[in-house]
Amino acid sequence: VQLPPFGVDPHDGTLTRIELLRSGRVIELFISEAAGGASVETHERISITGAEREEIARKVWWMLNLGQSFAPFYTLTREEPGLNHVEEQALGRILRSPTVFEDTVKTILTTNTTWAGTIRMVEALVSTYGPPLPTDPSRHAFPTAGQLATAEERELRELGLGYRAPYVLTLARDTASGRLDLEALKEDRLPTSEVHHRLLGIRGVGEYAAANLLMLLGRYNFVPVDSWARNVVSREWYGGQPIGDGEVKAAFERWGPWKGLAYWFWNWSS
DNA sequence: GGTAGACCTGGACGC
DNA sequence: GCGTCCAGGTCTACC
Repeated sequence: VQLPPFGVDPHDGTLTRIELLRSGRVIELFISEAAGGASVETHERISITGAEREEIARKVWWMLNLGQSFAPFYTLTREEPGLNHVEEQALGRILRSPTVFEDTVKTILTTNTTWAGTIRMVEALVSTYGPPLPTDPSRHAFPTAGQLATAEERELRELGLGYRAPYVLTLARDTASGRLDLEALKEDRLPTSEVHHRLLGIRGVGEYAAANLLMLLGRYNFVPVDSWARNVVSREWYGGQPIGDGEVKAAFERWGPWKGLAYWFWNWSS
């Protein structure tokens, strides 16, 4: 939620998002919990067509991962002190963007930098290339692959992306041209090994980024091991000694297809 | 298959 | 205020 065009309404904590619809219209969505699902409202006094309503519902459904059941995971967590808060708090869903393209760009911008740096880079991309919200042109939707594809590498470097600029640009141009179909990775029928392989084929996406994207795609067979993971696992089980990726993976191996979630929601004692 | 070094930026730190 | 060092994943060249 800290990465635009997501946001949090300061008044009531509602999740917000500025979204470009297929009709070309840019609107702000206010998404909140409702009985049996989620409620979505728009701020503007605008009429929403039937097609737009369907598009918004489909996108929010994906963003909140409303189609996935976590019951099997909850059953496993009941006997685990590190995770027995998960079922009670109904944890499991991880906010994702409407497109795999947007999440891939954002994931590349989390690598080899601080979280503050990631926020800075995403804000710069969105405000420079994203289509503006008519009621407040200072705010923008996330740029489409086609919009980003028109950028020059030099421009992206100047926005602070550094050496990641060619990665993002190649991703945008390959997606815009149809050479790369990231949205096909949403398809449940694809084996996880195939999705993993395709993600690793993207320049700028390594083991950490691929595991992170697999989590967002609802596949939890991999733990996204980064420096933070090594740090907390080391403090939890290795007395603070330096450890490698293997130790982090081994710590969650027994969680099988849920290991990514077990890691993500673990109640770290430190 | 494994490893070292380069990539880029911002923040911490010493002077 | 300036210079130096370091953290952070991925890629490439090399062994």
